[in-house]
Amino acid sequence: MSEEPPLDRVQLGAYFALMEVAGLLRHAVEQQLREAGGLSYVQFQLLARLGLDSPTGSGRMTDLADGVVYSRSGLTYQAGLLEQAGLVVRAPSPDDERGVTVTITGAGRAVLDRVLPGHVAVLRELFLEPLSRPDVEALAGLLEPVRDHMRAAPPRSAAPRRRRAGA
Amino acid sequence: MSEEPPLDRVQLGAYFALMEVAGLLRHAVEQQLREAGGLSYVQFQLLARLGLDSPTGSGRMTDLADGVVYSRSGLTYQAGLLEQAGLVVRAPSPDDERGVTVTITGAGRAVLDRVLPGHVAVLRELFLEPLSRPDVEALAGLLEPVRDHMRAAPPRSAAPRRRRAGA
DNA sequence: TATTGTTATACTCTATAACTATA
DNA sequence: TATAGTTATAGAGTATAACAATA
Repeated sequence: MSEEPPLDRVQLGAYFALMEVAGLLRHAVEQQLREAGGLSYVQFQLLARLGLDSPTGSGRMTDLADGVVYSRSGLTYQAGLLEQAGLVVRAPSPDDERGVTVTITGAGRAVLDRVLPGHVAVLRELFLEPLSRPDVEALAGLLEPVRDHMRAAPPRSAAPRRRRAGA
Repeated sequence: MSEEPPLDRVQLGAYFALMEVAGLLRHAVEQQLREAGGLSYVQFQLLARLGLDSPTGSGRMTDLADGVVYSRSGLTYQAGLLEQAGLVVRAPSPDDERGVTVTITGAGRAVLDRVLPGHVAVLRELFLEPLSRPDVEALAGLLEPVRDHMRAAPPRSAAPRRRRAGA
């Protein structure tokens, strides 16, 4: 933990390119989402998880948090906005009364459908356009293991092992 | 511009993995920078550009903005914070009196040096660890063209062509 | 006692528009 | 007239800690 040799040009290149690509992409996507549906990126992700990934359209708060938000209160805040807008409903979880189950509404699905085509268009124009099919496959193949590694990694300040939503 | 077929699993996988990896990495890195040197990520990037990339330790505001910040006022804000902390000095550009040249100070270099080893350590642990050498090369080779494409892309709302810092 | 989620609060960052000064 | 940068201001998002309720 004492010496730390600097990174070489290629490593730095990968790092900076990653961060800048993701930053620019997120910026563009946020703008599209806001214009098309008044959604923040986090709100979109929550709606997408409920409406696209979940067969029931529901999910528990804690499970929704993964990778979307870094604090419990942040999730409560965003879910609250979605609920105010009528895009989502919250109810106590049937099995565990402590939990809250979030469910996408019809209006939520409508907004999701309205926003999705433009979202995809931005991704194609900005992100996918310069990549060949094998490029995209390679990229996914490289980044997915990194994501899994990061998810598994303990939050490097020797804090309690539970990461999920909140320290 | 009317129909927009959905993305397939691989394309979505690349997109979501990219965003989540960059998000988690940025979160971890911001925490380290704040603890080690009281720097925001943007501040770190500005210092790094001045102290590491520029041979003179100086740069013009507009040139510093690229990819770091999305509005001119945001740059002024962050540069102001750096100046308040004594890590940077601002002065009118000699050649163009409208411009402002930002220069890193000794204190700025000291903070940069202090922060860098921990920064690199986070990158190794979280990002580079699961990647082989050829993986890193491939990743850089894939993402750099995307970054260049994005930089060149006009901000898709048919706004005036100048992008740089600010609309 | 541990976990789930909310609330209150404070703070950081970002963005828009109006403005100044130089080219 | 166009560009470089600043300022004011307002708003969105985030995190921390204290809290309530259930397991």
